[in-house]
Amino acid sequence: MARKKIELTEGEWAIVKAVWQHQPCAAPAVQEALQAKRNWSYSTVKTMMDRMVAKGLLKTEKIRNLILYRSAVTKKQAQNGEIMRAVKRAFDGALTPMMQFLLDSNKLSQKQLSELEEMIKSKKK
Amino acid sequence: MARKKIELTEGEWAIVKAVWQHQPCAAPAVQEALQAKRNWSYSTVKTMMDRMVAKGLLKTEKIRNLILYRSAVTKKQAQNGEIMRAVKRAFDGALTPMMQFLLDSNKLSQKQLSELEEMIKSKKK
DNA sequence: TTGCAATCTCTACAGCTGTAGAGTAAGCTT
DNA sequence: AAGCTTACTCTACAGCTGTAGAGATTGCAA
Repeated sequence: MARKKIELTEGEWAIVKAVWQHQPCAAPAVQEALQAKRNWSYSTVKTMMDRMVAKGLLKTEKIRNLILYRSAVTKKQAQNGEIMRAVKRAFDGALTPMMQFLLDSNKLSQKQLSELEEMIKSKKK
Repeated sequence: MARKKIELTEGEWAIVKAVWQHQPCAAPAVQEALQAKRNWSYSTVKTMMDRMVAKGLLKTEKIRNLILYRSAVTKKQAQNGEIMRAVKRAFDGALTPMMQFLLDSNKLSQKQLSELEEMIKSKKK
């Protein structure tokens, strides 16, 4: 089930997030849901969504004259694709150096470090 | 020294990596260095590099009639930008969930986990 | 049945990215 | 000086992404 790599653009991320939250849903609902963050017009949203269908990122189902969308990719898949792209580009594909970079960047609090340590411990077992 | 966010495209990554390795260097050298991975023609490389100069990603120095390039961003900055973009898009900007995701993805070997644990330990102190 | 409201379809466009050919400039070799 | 080599400049183009207006459809309310 490891499909081909999934890489979303900025706009696609916005759309798919909204779809995950409301699916199955019609385009107007998505547009409305995004109203706050992106101020996209209906046409904009609909166009992007249809392009995403063409790419296999969303799928549709036609109920009478209404089109319902749902995501064709899981959040995990999308997250994985996003991380993998970053790791590949910036760390030649090696995860550990990336983790190390994060640790060294001092973006993690003492508490977060402890949490991580905990996670690793339970993971190792 | 935290400048505005740096986000490189795929092609820009390729270029800047080569520049980091050879700087200061002229465009032909970069093209040659990339010959193996990307099969770009000289024009392609040169065009990209000049666009990168316009964006402030590379800087130039003119020696007689030769143009020498060097990077205007450090590897760290670029890596940071790349990671931050991923985290922002896929994890709403939260680092720990991303780390957790990585841990849960089973992409790390037992050994790597131990390494990480070690790193965290020394970091915490 | 007439019109309004909700949706959808079509078309368009500009900016960015990848890609590159053709032509120009200038120094070096003979 | 003529020609070769090296590097540079200019111009172009197609595909993707963000963006959206204008018009067509269709079901429901009055």
